[in-house]
Amino acid sequence: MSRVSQAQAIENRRRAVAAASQLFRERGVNGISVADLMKSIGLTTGGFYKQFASKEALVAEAAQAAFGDLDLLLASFDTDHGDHDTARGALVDYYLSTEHRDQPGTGCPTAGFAGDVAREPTAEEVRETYATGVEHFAAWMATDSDDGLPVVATLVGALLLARATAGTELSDKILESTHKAVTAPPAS
Amino acid sequence: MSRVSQAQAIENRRRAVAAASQLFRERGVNGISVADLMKSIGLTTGGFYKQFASKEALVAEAAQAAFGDLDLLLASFDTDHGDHDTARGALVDYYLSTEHRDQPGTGCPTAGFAGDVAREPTAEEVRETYATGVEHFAAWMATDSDDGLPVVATLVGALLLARATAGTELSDKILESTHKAVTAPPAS
DNA sequence: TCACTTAGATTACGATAACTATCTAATCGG
DNA sequence: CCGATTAGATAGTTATCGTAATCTAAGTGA
Repeated sequence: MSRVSQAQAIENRRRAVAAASQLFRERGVNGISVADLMKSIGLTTGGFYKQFASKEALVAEAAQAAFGDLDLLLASFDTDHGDHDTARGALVDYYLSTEHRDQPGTGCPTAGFAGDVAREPTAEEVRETYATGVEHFAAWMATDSDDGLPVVATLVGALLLARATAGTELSDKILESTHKAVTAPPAS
Repeated sequence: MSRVSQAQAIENRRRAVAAASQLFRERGVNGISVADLMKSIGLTTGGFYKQFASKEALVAEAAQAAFGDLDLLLASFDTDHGDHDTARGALVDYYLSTEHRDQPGTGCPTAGFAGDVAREPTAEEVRETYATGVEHFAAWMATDSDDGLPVVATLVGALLLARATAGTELSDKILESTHKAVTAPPAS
């Protein structure tokens, strides 16, 4: 095949970004090649460079898409639960679940992209997307003026440690003990 | 040059592991090639495969070395400070410092190797080394039967988030607010 | 309808990766 | 002190990467 309709081309582009958003979180940016990425949506590399300037440009778009999904998820928790406190508790339940640990592709991008963004050769645009995403997440999690970031750090840290130790009995312990600590009654 | 003394060969091997331990934490396992790694200690790839079966074998040794260094660091904090509580406070100060954030190569391997170990294609040996290292770290940090893992999760999460957002004002905020939260008087 | 445009396929290129084969020179054992 | 061993150098193999050039067939606008 060669040419498709404009609408189809736009749809293909969207699918490429969606697939990248998921695969980058699962395997890391260097864990999936442009060729394999395109193959996963039934296309080849030829079409890729008609839609994106480079792989780096796709990383930027995929990160934005992933953090956009996170914003939607947080909003849906507010919608599905009456008050914000209940929503926050439900999010912690999900965040520190074995399901979330085992599905990095559809999980939190703060954890999924951490491994790549923490390294040096990352585009400034991606770092800014990431930082903004962390701020949004922390603001949503906050119960007072400045406990949002520590709580997010705890959630992200526990999830990454649980993933790094997946397959050992320690992994479940990390999720459970951190869940207990985070949902414990606040100090003072 | 070609052959060196047995003692020199052993020393060269040690230097390769030490360099790997540092460079893997700085740039990730895939961020440094065998050739560049050996070049950093003044050797070439030829010598590498006389000492190690594969790059993967070096990763296992480098991870063990890095976690061994962590054990030594924790022990030295106990030695340098009178009681364990004071040592723990000093470690938190160091862990959440900008120096630690900016020097991943000599910093905590739990954070440095997290990005690589959390991915799928990691040798089982490395995962076990990592899990054991997390357990040691958590045991050292614990003040009661099961607050060790949550505290370690918070420290590691904050450090990784601070590194991922390095260069933004958010990065310092993450370290500061998490430090305040961790050193706050315990609940109940 | 027809010339023009273009999304995607195919193929190729240059760089870099892990790893291996061969060579060399110096250490080591006797 | 001499022959066997071997750490490391050099160069090559194979595979895979991101990216570019070319090709092709179908959509588009007049």
